Formats: sequence, C-alpha cells, structure tokens
Amino acid sequence: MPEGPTILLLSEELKQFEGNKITGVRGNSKAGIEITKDAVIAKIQNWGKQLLISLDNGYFIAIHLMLFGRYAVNEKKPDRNERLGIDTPTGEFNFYACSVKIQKGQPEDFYDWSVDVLSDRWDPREARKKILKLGNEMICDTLLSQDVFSGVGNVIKNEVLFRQKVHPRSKTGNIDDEILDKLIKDTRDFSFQFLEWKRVDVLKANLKVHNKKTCPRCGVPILVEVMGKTKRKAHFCTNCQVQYLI
DNA sequence: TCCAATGTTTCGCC
DNA sequence: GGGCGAAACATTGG
Repeated sequence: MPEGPTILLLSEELKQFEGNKITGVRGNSKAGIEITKDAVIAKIQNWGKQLLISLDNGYFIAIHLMLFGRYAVNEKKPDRNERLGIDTPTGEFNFYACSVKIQKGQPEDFYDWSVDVLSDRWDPREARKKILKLGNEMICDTLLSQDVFSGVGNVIKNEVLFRQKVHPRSKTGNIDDEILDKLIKDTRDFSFQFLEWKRVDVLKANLKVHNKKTCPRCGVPILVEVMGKTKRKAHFCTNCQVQYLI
C-alpha cells in the first residue's frame, strides 16, 4: 500500500503515543521485539517509506510496510497474523505483513532526511548531485532510488513523469538541465499533492496515467511497459512524454 | 479463479 | 566482486 505520503499519515496518527510506556509487545517478528517492553516511546518519525519509533532505551523500531503491509491503530485486524503489536496505557497499534527491524542508536545515524522528498530538510541540490553520480541511467530507475528520492514509489514515479512530460525511458544524462530541475522539484510538489489526496481518500480518482486507459491530455492510449533495472511498470503517454535519448 | 500490485532483500550464478 | 535474475516474503481487490 505505501509510498512516502502514506507513511507520513501513519506517522501523524501514531504521534498520540509519544511519551507512552510500552506495556505489552506481541507478534511473530523475529527481530527481537521483546527489548521494547517497558520502554517509553520517545519519538515517532517517518523517513521515506520507513516508520521509525524511537525508544528511551537506546533502540528504535524501523517498520517498512513493503507491498502488502497493513496496520491498525486502537483496533486489531481480525484473522491476521500479527507481526508486531504494541500496547500502551492509552491504546494499542498493530502491524501485519511488514518488515520490522530493531536498531541500536538513533535514526539520525541511519537515515539522511535531505533525500526524503517530504522532509523539510529535503535538498534538491543533493538529488541533482546524486543523479549525476549515478551515471547515465533511465529516469524511471532513478526516481525509484531511495538513496536519491526517498519515499517515491511507482505511482509517484509515473505521475511525475507524466506531469513533466518526460518519457520514462529517458536517460538522465540526456535530459536538459532545466527539465531535470523541474522534475526534481516536482517529485516533492507532487508527493505533497499525493498526501493531500490520500488524506481525504480521493487519490485514485485524481491520478492521470497510473492504471489509466487513455491520456487525459490528448486521448491517446496509455502504454504500460516493464522497463529499467528496477523492472517496474511504467504507465505513460508516447504522445505527450518526450524521450530524451541524445 | 487467477493475477497483479503503491517494495525490498537475499541468494545463486556467471 | 559486481551485476543480474530469480526467489522470497505476504495480501487482496479486480
């Protein structure tokens, strides 16, 4: 389910538990979750697609919902195996079918918020530098690189490329500087648009190319092709999106 | 009924 | 050792 904006919403929802003591821990996670028992939840953060729960005992929990992950706040999803469930005096939250890691140290030691497109520390110049460093790869791969655009997933990738009229197979080294800068900027802008649509549950209705049949600009059929080293599906309009090859 | 889908890591092979 | 592909994990709406 999740790209960065979804995790940001989850993070917002869990802020109510900051300052709470963990009175109970359950779940089939093999990450060593017992160590969280009796600790106090110091801080809830999100970095890209990761949810980070800092504790007052020197550890933090990193949760990634992957493709199928689910969660429930102050309720349980019936007939599901709990991966991690946390009880506090004022309520509980539960995770299913996700990746759970227990890390020693601070999230700041592990994650760089200047590459998180939803962070107020996001730095587009950093993104540009990293793109150049990566060499001449397809933009569809670059946009999915969590080291460059943390939080961007396949939906944001497809929509931003359509908005900026860039063909997913374009090579980064061949895209005009000006276009590339606009593309970088729009990953953040559109991620916030995604967030607001998601917040009021109108995301799907507002997508322009992802899982759409025809181009809303010109009416030409939208193509779907697996491409790049990431082997993900690109949804795009061959008429509106310019392919930068040379 | 079957399949794809907003994802990432790990393993084995060359 | 790097790069690549397959496998693994796990869920459910269409």
